[in-house]
Amino acid sequence: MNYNKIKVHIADDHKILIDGVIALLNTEDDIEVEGFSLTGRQVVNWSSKNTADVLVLDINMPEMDGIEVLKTFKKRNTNIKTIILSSLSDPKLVQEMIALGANGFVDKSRANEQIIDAIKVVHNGIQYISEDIKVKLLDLYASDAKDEGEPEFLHGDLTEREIAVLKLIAKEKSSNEIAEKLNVSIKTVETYRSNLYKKLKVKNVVGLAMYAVRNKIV
Amino acid sequence: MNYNKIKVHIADDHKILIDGVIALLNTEDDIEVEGFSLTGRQVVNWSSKNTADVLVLDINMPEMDGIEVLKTFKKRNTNIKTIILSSLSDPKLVQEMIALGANGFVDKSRANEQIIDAIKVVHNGIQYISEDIKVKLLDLYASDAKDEGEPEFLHGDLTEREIAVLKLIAKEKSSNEIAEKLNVSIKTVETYRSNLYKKLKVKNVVGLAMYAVRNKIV
DNA sequence: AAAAAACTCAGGGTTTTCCCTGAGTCATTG
DNA sequence: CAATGACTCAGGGAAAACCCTGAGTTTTTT
Repeated sequence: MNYNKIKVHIADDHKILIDGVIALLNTEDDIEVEGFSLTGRQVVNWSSKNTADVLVLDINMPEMDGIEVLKTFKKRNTNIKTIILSSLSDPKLVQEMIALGANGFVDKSRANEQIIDAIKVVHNGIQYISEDIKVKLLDLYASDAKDEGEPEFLHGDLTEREIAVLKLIAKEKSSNEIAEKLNVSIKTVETYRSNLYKKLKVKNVVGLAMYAVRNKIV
Repeated sequence: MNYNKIKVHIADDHKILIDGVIALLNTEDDIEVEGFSLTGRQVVNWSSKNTADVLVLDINMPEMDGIEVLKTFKKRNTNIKTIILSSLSDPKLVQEMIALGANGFVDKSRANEQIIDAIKVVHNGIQYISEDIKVKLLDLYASDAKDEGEPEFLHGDLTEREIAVLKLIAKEKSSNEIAEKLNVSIKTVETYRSNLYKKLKVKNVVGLAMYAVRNKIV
């Protein structure tokens, strides 16, 4: 009997975790691990020459994170299904990743039970979202309902310059130092600061710093 | 031939990663995986009834983190060797964990190559520190050498009040708001701020915020 | 070509942070 | 009982952050 196995590619910066996933997937007859990547850049390189049915993707990776990978895929209009495998973090990130075309979300601590299901489900064109993450999403929608109407902000809506400033802020630089480093006036830097406050809805630098760490902008 | 295998216990909140480690260790004849834990609390409970030669311990775990586990072990004077398996973070944390009796450090992304070596080495009573982490530690010592003589600061040296202030700072509160909440004068709060700057050797609030997240003070 | 978004800068004001010095109370510890 | 450390507060000044309004240039999108 010759039927098609689901070809899966895995991306995570921890090889040992990939090994775990591979071991798990190998127990499944109709799934075949095509290969793996250890950085976001590797995934992108891989995908320009190869393909698979499903990509299991970590978000926190050095060099280039999962978000960037998704963005590239979207640009290229790749038709590979993507499952995000992560420690659940900011639900807004999940929202954003859905917008970027992610097809599934599995919490790392539940990977054992859910990843195989998730792969099969998204391969059939259906969205798979881990319960734990769904709950968080619902919380988010609930709180959004309160300040209804306001256009929702997503991570990716930060401009290049804003991100540059944010990174330097997270390095404990003052507006003055940032202005020097970016070769712009201090007033310009202050403009970016205000923009960041509004966009991220935080009250002061601390909010920016927290956002930066939590979203691995640093 | 009957010789003793090294008994290893593994603790990490991601079962899938544990699976990877187990698969790896099973390839090694003189190592035996005794069992695993998914939370810090589980480790502590386990250790009150059982034992092993080496404990492979993650630092970021829900409920109770690796640091807490080490503290408990130190109190109980347990003689199990401990290897910290982590994504490398604050080198000061490494320092602290050494002080708490950790015997080894392996970077998660290098676990495949290093974990078996590390287990054997620490089992022989020798400290094992992953190169990547060593480099970071050296950087730290180098920068310490500059302001030589100054007694080194460790996490735990923050006073109750300082931690209270730090927590509120991390919640984007101003000195004024903090003063109200703690029922002290704003000048008192400012004193704590300065103390925190000196103790944590950071330049501004951002440094405090970063310290707070990274050390799970928030 | 028109519109939108990003990038740039300025004036000018309020508030907060940051820094330094100094000092009193209270509890713990040698 | 003296010393140390934690907790409390103050004055006063320089620097930085924060807020708002307005506006010109370039790049991207429609």
